Amino acid sequence: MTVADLMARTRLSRPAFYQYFSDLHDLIEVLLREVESIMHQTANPWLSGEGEPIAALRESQKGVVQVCLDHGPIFRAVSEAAPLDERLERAWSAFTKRWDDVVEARIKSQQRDGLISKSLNARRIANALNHMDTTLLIAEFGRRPQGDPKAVLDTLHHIWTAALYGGQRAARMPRKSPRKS
Amino acid sequence: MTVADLMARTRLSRPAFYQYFSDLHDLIEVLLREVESIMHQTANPWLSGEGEPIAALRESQKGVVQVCLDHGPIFRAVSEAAPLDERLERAWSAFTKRWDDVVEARIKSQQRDGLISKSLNARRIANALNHMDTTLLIAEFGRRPQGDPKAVLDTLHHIWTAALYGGQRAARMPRKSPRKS
DNA sequence: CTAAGATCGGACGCCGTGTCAGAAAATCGA
DNA sequence: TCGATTTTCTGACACGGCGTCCGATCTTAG
Repeated sequence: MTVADLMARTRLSRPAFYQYFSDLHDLIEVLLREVESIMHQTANPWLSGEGEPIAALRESQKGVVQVCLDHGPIFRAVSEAAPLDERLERAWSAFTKRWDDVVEARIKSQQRDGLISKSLNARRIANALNHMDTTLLIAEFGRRPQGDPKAVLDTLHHIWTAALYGGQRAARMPRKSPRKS
Repeated sequence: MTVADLMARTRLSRPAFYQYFSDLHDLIEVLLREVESIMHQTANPWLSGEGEPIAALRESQKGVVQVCLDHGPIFRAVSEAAPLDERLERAWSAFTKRWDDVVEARIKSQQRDGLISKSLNARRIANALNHMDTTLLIAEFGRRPQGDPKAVLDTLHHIWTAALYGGQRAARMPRKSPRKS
């Protein structure tokens, strides 16, 4: 992807691009900011800590999968371009760090409530699970044709519940089971 | 990283580089091939299916972590450069696919033996766990200073055992327990 | 209709790439 | 030892994308 390629699809010239963005990475950074807020919003059920934890987790994960269905290519662009640009690199790692933060906080909270084993290192587990989510979701939904959202959700949900809550509950067949609190 | 940068560190000129490699991506592809064989070798204990599964899994994961300690920067280079080059992209996805294949095979085998729940989708779980390993290991060991191998191993081991074997066994404190069958 | 401000596009210099033809170095036969 | 042949290296080149000018065009208001 070059600036020329991009602007050829518009009725504007290449230099016009630099009127609005300092370069391609700047554009991507703007797009990232736009989707981040949506992301945190849809993940709210589990992050807020209300209701039955596993059901809430599934709701949140469902939301995350949906956002990636809608904006997967943007995340792919960000993650692929990040290594090439210092500024974008920082923006991307700040994004994932904020995600680690909220997940870590939720885990620690549920550890205090006795819902999650205190022997877990909340930070590292959160980080590892988020790494998994990020790359799997980008791989599945980052380019067309996109993967099967239901199957991806089931897979991620199984691993998260197994890792956090012990795994007995969620290891069931790919059968629809959206519990309520 | 440019070809000029690279060759400046040698006593040869820039064009000499093209005598041995068609371009930078070609070089990276060669490096990838060199580490892949080591990787499969060190992961042999669990993949071969001999001995007690969880202990064998930990041995294999320990090996994988060690290889990444030694060659992490190479994996980082591959994964970051892959999106920029069609050929390298294929090499990298072929690498991860082979990894998915052997893990899937092992899971299915242990499902037949009743060690792992048959309700799991072996392929997708293997794929998700491998995605987690890849990015976490690259993030931790892909650049200096590198992360703490013991902590990373514990984290990955917990999630793998929880996801595959139900999580009751491995959710213990970060205490050393590499036992045999 | 005209002047002021905002926006656009052609053209330029820069840098990294990959590829020549020819120089230098290594190898070898006598 | 010495020239001939093969291998290895180098300086110089064309290409393409980037980011930035200045002059041209369009918009808006009086």
